[in-house]
Amino acid sequence: MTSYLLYFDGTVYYNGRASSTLGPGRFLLLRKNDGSVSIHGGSLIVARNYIGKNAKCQSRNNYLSFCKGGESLTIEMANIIYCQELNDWSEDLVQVVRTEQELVEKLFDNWFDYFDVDFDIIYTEYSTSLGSIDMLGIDSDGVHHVVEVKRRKCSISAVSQLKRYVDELSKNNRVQGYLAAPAIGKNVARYLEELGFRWIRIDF
Amino acid sequence: MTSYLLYFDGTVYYNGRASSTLGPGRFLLLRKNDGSVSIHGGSLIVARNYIGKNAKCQSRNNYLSFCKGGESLTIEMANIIYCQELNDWSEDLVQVVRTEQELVEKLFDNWFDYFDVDFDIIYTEYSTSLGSIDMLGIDSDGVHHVVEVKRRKCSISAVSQLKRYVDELSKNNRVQGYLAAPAIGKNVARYLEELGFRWIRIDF
DNA sequence: CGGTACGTTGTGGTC
DNA sequence: GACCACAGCGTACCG
Repeated sequence: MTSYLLYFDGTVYYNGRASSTLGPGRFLLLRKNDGSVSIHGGSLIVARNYIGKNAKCQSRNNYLSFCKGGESLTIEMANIIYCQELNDWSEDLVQVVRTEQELVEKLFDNWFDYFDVDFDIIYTEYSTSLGSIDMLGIDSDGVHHVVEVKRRKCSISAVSQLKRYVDELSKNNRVQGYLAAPAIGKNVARYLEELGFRWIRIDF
Repeated sequence: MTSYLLYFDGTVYYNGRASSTLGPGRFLLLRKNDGSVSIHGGSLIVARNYIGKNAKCQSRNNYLSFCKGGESLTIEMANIIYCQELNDWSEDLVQVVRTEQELVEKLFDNWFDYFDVDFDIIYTEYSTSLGSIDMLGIDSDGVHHVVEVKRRKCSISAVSQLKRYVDELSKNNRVQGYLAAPAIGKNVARYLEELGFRWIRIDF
């Protein structure tokens, strides 16, 4: 698919999951190899408007329109400042280090540094109907140690996520919950303690 | 601040909250009015790399570098395909309709259509230390009706969010929880029922 | 500032 | 295809 960018004056309308208008103003449209379209304004990192890959393009009079399923993105074009084809645009993905997954692996490989119990067995990404548990260790007494890992300071919703898993496993087991993260705020720490869970400091 | 776009061959390094490399390949850099920088690849809507507003720029040899606080984004430039200034780029924000807030208002204005109880008082965005409750109605018996609203099909984490509020208010009150959303999946519905909560179908 | 939640979340993985 | 969770989430808003 042909990729291009378009710098234009116009108004942008989106209809689909929600409905929105943007402008009139001067914006940048990106049409990518995968058929996705995004409209960027002069501030913010995220696109003002967008439509996912394989969007079909239609043009009529001064309207440029992209459609996909029940979604449509229409630009009422007042003036094209600048248009440029983008050839050989790479689709490489970013290689990131310091992800949550790394913290899980660190915890899995060095669990004896972080826990005061001996595990008979340890699972990672243990799947349940309520979501997958980052790490689950079972000790010789059968106590289930449920660990939710976060790559940055943990939030209150992380505690609720942990509680969801703990409550579920508590139906059939004795359970201890842990939140493993590099940092924790006071409010979250208080809530965590109130629920009988423990915070594990873990870092990259 | 001067805004521009740069289509280039090169490698991108990020360091800060995480660490990443991208490429070598051909990418598009956007430098916006607000001093933010984003690197786009030939697919996907979101930027491959980015750095927030007011990033400082430095250039040396064939390296272009943007810094902000403890974050840095560095491009090892092999070849500039082309470069273009972007003047008068609008910073208008999108005006969206069909937001969660609208659903909350709809529920607030027409609560008698959705609930079988009479409320003495109704709050929206009722603030607690564990987060703000979308809607809270108190009936003549003092029962607190806690409503979490979602603009699309509700997820299991929405149930946990609701449970967090319900548990908190249950310390001092009789409480009934509701999840108001346009749709709900089977698994989530089962979990919701198990917790004694109710689903309210609400739509735009 | 930190804390919390929304988002047309996007995107990937798993079942 | 539905479901679930992460993300350098970004961004807004309220304290």
